[in-house]
Amino acid sequence: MTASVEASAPRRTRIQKEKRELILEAALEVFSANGFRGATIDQIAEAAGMSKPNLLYYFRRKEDIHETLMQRLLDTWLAPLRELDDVGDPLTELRAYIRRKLEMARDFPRESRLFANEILQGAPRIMPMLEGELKTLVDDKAAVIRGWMRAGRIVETDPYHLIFSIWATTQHYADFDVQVRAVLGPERGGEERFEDAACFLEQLFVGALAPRT
Amino acid sequence: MTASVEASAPRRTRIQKEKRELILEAALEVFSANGFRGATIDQIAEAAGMSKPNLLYYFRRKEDIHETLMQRLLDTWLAPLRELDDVGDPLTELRAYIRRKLEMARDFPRESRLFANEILQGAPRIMPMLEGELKTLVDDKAAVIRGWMRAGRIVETDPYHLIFSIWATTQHYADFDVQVRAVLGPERGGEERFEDAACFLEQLFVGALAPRT
DNA sequence: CGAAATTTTGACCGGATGGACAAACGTTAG
DNA sequence: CTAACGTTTGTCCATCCGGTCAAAATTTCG
Repeated sequence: MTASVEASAPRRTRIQKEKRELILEAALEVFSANGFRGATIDQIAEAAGMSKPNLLYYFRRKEDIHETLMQRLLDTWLAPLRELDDVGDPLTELRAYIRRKLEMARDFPRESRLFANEILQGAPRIMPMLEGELKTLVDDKAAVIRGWMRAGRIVETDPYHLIFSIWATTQHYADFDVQVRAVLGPERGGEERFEDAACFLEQLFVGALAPRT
Repeated sequence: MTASVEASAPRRTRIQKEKRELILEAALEVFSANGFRGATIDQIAEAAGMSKPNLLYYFRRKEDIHETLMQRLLDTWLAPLRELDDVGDPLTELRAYIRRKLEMARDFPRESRLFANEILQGAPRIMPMLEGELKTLVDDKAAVIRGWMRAGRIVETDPYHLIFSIWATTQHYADFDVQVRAVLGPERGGEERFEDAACFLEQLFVGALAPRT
């Protein structure tokens, strides 16, 4: 009997694992480019090289695909912030965080856009996570940053808005990629734009946060 | 005879002007919250308090509404950058620009989200404008900023990425509003978040750009 | 007022889309 | 080999949605 492939105990065959990965990869492409409502199951199925009913055998509803994609995304998405280390040198830590986030914007732009789409629509599917896991993590790291400030190791400012500004500036290069490339033009808009961005952002944040002597 | 209400020579009656405004206002609400494909004509019609066929009497196609909205948006959207003045004091000018952009994020979040949605989807409808009008404007203002840098009035850095970072950080408070509020929580996530943001961003950019003595 | 023009509405259409289903096909292991 | 299980497909359905149309209601203006 063909029981649900998405049962609580995921006892999956080899084919199921492979095909589900294939579908998720295709869905990432389609969802990130068109948003949830803008994407159709047919599009995803075609991108995954299978028929619609076949796809629906692995994920019973369109929303299930999106949900699975989101869950996976969030883990990797917050990893860089998790790595922000209390004991390291503040400026080195923040520089590394910015670099990692920028690398993610460069290497996983689809994931960034998927996330941006979700938030733009009011985060209907991940609100609990934002108010729970995310808030907890940010509270935690904001406390770390505040500790650095209190110790005079970086300039005093609002740690929450500092984190927001790092998110905004780095993700901008994924989410607003077409605009960035259009403005930079063909000469400066190649892959080197990420190098330039890294250089600029380091200057911006280090310049503002390094303690004035 | 009911000729097109959107003819090249817009000879519009009182009712047409009123109703078109009503529709555009409703469409801004719906498009910005759901994206172009996610929005339905029925939703817009209901938000505008009229029937779907009635709405379609004023705008023949869904895309016409979106296009009109976009055209209007772009003018006001770029106004703050246009005001960046060559002859003023660099830090004062940049501070004013940041403040204006942040006020727009606060006062016109729907417009910001409409724009973000469009760019996220690859800017299919406004690409020419990005490569034309926008690029020209940014090139122009980047030259102004570079002039300030050459003159040693602000720290030398990449003017394009500086502009990007101002866009990113300010628009973040409109586009990622739900996330910002979720992370800040009920206490600090009220309307004062824009004050806090303004304060932080001023510190960030002035801190990084003010010439080191 | 009354005719002409404008505005509004209900009914309708065709295509897209999410999803159901059973039958056909393939795989695996006893 | 073959029965049980897993996979794939064609077909079908209901709904949604963008858009049309003609007739009814309303406004405008001579």
